[in-house]
Amino acid sequence: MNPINSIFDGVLKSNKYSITKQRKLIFDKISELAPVSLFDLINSLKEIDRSTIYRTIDLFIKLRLIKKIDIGFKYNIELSELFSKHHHHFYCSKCHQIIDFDEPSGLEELIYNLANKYNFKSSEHSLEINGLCSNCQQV
Amino acid sequence: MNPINSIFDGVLKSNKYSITKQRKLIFDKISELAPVSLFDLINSLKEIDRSTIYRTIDLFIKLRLIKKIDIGFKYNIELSELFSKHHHHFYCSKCHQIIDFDEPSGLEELIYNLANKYNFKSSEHSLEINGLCSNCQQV
DNA sequence: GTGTGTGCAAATCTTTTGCATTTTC
DNA sequence: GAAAATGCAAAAGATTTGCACACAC
Repeated sequence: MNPINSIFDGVLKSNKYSITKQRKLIFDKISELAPVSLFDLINSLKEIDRSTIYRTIDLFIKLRLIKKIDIGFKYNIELSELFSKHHHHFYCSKCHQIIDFDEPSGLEELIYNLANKYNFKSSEHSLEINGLCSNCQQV
Repeated sequence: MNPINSIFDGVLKSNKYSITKQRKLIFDKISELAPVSLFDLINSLKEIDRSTIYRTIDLFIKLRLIKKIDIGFKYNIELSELFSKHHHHFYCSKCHQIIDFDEPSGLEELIYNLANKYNFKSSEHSLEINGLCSNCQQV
């Protein structure tokens, strides 16, 4: 068995979840297509019910087998840089508070160098940091 | 008139859009609550129809009066770091291609220093860069 | 065999659209 | 008064839930 599948089996088993045909198919399809949207995943697995896919994705995320990557379609809204300085956010995963912070020094340069390296023309960037705010750390 | 409202009026006027009661109310509410979700915005402006709010948000974004900030609820899916090295993404806004790149050197340190400064405990971060990939630049 | 997982159908929530009416300039 | 913007109602799309049956262990 290849190492990816053996990690997959191991994580499910050690957390007492069954290894089912559907879970394997979904995981394999994600491996194949990643990064993939839920829409594409559902459409490429017509033989599996949507609700099973949703439930399975939730499970895989809980088990940290997969992760979501933001592509900017679900969001909160704030005023643009016409009104306020460019900045980034901490997102507290406990109290859901969003804390602004200034563009850190060095980030622009870092992105500039990176984009150059990959021959990419950068127009915007976002840096989001998740974790615990100072209040929520003390419990 | 305060400077924020005068920028607001100016941007609408110079782009030949009317200044309506609804647009003002929506903009003021965003200023007040930002960062705010569409759900909260709709619920705090019951007197305005949902569809007007959706259309207005699209307009404000087009005019760059407001912006969306990703908070990680709409997404693509990829395998977690159990299977692959931590990395980030370029997102090409033209061909929608996603290009992976390695964790850039210096970013971890930058985040570490930042989090310290704000007394925040960071567990994850994401850096997404939007722009044009090398193919799409040549048109 | 037992309990977990899946499929199905329906419900709920989110976003979009067409069109008649109202408002802005 | 003409064009743009809004409200309403309905459609379309995305996600969740309850329950009966099927499958993994």
